[in-house]
Amino acid sequence: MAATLKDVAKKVGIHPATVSRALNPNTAHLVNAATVTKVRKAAAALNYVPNPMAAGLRTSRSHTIGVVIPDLNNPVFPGMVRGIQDTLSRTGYTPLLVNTDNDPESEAHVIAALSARRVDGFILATARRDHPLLVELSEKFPIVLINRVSESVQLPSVSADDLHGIRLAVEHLYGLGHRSIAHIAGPAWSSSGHERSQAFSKAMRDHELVPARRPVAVTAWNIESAREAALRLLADNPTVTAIVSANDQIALGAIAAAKTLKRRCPRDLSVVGYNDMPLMDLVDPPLTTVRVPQHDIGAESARLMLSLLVEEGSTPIKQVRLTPELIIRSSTAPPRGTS
Amino acid sequence: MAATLKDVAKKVGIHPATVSRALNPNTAHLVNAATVTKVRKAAAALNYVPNPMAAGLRTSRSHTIGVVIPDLNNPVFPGMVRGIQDTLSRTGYTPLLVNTDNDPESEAHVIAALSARRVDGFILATARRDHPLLVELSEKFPIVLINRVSESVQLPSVSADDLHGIRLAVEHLYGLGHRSIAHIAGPAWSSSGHERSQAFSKAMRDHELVPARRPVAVTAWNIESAREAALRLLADNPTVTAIVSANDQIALGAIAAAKTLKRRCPRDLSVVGYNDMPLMDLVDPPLTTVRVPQHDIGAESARLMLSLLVEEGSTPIKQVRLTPELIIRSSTAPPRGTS
DNA sequence: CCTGTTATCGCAATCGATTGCAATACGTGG
DNA sequence: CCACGTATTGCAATCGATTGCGATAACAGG
Repeated sequence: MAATLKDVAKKVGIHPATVSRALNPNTAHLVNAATVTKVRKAAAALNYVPNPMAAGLRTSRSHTIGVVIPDLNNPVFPGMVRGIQDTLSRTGYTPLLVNTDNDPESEAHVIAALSARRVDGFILATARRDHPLLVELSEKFPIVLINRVSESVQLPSVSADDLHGIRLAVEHLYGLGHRSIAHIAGPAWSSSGHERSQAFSKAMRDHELVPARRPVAVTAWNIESAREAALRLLADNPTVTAIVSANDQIALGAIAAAKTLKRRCPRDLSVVGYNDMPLMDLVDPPLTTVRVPQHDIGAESARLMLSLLVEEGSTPIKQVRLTPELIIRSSTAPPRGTS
Repeated sequence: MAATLKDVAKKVGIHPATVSRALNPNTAHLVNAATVTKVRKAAAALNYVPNPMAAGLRTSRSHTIGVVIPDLNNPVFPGMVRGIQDTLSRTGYTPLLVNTDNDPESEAHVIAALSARRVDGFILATARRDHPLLVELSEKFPIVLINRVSESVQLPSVSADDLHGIRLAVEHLYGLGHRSIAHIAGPAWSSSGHERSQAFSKAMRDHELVPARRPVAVTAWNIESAREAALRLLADNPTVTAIVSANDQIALGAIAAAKTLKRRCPRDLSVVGYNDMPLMDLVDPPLTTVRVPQHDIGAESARLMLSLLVEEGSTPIKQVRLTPELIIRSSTAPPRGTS
């Protein structure tokens, strides 16, 4: 059905090998300029499209990249995925997208499936702190970590500068007059959650503030778990006037918790989110949050991956940090009793 | 590096062809049961993983499905995509996901790219009414339409029963006492928008109501465009007390418009959305909307595609309609002046 | 004991592109 | 006029799995 190299060769009257070389930018210099144009024309006329399976079989490179994310339904990820898709597709690579639902076992499954598909590399957005898979995987494949850095192995990564982002949140609250600021951290197994928690401690110390007596973390990255955590937090520390959340879902959960305790946000409790995922400007109240450049993170990770694929090992490991930005909306206000 | 059929064959002491047959469930009956088990064991020992490029080259089937959606950032789509992924992956197929940004030219591009990748079929979520590509594409590939049905060609499709869904919305408003109900339609080029608009007219007629004088449609599926449309609508028809929107974004835009006109929702204006995308329970006010089973739509479309792939043409064209459900929240209320 | 099945398995071609190597032609300097 | 370098192209092997066809053996019936 579809035209092959041989068809093009026959039409021009030359050997398929020459056609292959003529059509490949890397080898086109090996072939006479005149024949190159003839080949190009013939290929276009037959609308020849190279068969990636044949090429892949021979070269053992599939021009696909495995993209592993926890869950596409979590609104933070589509932005990053778009960033990846947009820049990968412009170079002939195709992302293969899978979800893990934050389940290590499921992650092992999908990674095995992607290896079976012979992906050329992995972009991983699954941020567990204890991640044994990572080491052995990194020996077999180029890897770029997204939204986190690795503790065990030194690996290329792209993420937001959480230290800076969390500091922005704390400074904002401090500036409003808050002194009793608490943090609701991500799950214990989460690497990004851990990092932001550390960042919070540091920012508080820098302002000579002390965090809430008992640190609180969610058990899963979802609103309901966050609501429970916030309830615990507010019960333990009734004087808390502001909360810095490890992500937007947690902030939403905190606001929900406040509501059930008849504390209104922001009048009685200020809440800051993290990520600025879609629709955060339309929730009630519009969420003050730290915007991380989701699309850029994705795009940059793809670019990093592409460079790994050509530079062939010799590259020094790059860890990119993109700077987030504070978006002030209506979930934060001066604490009660402030003029 | 990786083990091949030949390696397994050598280990068992038989010909690669036999190994191939033994490992393929469709041909395993051609080979002695005892050797099958020996082959299986050897394959496991060498942890042999078949090379999909080699297989694909020979069989010219890639076991990949092109999934074309307008924009992953639109929160309605991730749910459907998950549905597709979840059911495809369980059968060894891999979805290749691309975005069109609702641009026909970009759509042509991505479809060409997917054809180049030799996908086995397409699941299309791009719902233009005038869609010339569709016809020629449907001659070369199995196609499943998602979230729409085709007007020009008869094609397999999976979508919500919009007639029913819109009727639920109208009935709900009617039941609350509304009589002056308007519709804000999707873009003129959109097939799903058109269908819902028709459904609205029908539902109104069935209740012996007349729609707003001048029909209003957005120019794009986004909040800002919807806000403008709603502004126009409310200027033309100040007596309108309720709006049925073609999707949730439009509903959010309508609420925003009401806000700028100092009309509060739901006190002065009731608004109902469509789709029930994530976070619609947390916006201000929580949105009454028609929930379409996003995950199920995706899953069903994948199942349909798989059946097309095996049944090989003989199937009667199936058009699946899933029934939506009204989710009543706080953006709807009885009109002013009702006790 | 012979013939016709049936069950198993091997052979070899094939899918389409890539690439190391060889071959040819053409020029140039000596 | 010759040796040698360069530019261009052809040849053929190769990647790994699949599959039509033929070969062999075992087995049943007559």
